[in-house]
Amino acid sequence: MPENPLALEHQVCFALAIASRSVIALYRPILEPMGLTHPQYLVMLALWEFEPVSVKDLSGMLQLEPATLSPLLKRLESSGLLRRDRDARDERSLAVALTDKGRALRNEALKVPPAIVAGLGMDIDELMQLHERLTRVIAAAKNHSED
Amino acid sequence: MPENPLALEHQVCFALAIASRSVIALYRPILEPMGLTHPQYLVMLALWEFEPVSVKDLSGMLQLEPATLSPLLKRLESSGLLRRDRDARDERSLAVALTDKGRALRNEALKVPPAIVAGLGMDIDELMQLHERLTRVIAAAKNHSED
DNA sequence: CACTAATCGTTAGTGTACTAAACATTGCTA
DNA sequence: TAGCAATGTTTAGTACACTAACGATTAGTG
Repeated sequence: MPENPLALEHQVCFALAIASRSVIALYRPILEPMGLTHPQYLVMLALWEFEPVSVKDLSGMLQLEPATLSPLLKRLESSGLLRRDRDARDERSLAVALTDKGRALRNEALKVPPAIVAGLGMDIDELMQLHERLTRVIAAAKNHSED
Repeated sequence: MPENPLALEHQVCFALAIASRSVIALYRPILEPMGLTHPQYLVMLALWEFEPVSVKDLSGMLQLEPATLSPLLKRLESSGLLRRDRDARDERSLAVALTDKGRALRNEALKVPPAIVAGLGMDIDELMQLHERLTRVIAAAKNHSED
């Protein structure tokens, strides 16, 4: 163990924060021509896979507060990528669905993951191992945050 | 490889973003009684180790834009934890230094890392391996963002 | 020595991200 | 069936985080 437990270089939270920001920074120039920010891209990934979904379900999938999603979805709506309609059977709930333009954008998005992997220049193997370890931390953080 | 390259669950950037937010969320209730947010905590770590430092040096250490640090440092100053004085030899530069109150807070902070490790309930070994992999992604993202 | 270029920090503007509180709708129950 | 708790969404307020543009200081050059 290091002599200084508060050494910046040894903090996992510091490495996590910088890794997250650094990788998202790689996405920026690729997503920008598509008119998307990174959180908006994640929302679109969820919609391409599971559309239509409620705000509550999106909140669960993306681990984002509804209060964060609400303005984000409005921006995507005003970009013409999705529609926000009230669920007829439960007017409390909002059904978020893609427009044709939103569906069409998926073809552009197919180029994104290869571009990122090439930009990182890392082995797929190593990325998968990182993904596995991240999944484990996420689970650990979730389990113990309910005490 | 997965059949759907845009599957949300397989995106490393998604796991990174959630892991970062989840772990930071663990810090929140621990840092809140100390009057710190997580980014402010990282700044304090840097100061406890390297004080006094300029905004530019902090920006390099924490990989944050000066424009992000500027208001953050002002908040820490108004909390009475640090001082912001112009460097006498180069009036462009700002010397960020701790106050006695800021130095004293380090004793409180010593309790933070053990509390987090206990909260996560993970092996130190696994955390160190994660740290190593994160360091490698950070390096990869940095190297290839200069093209 | 004057003038230009580079450096450093701040401000302005957009977009997350959180907590807390407000609002509306639904469904249960007395 | 009238009222009330539960559910789902939005708003308000604070704090990052980024890009671009600005102002002040310093350094370099003809």
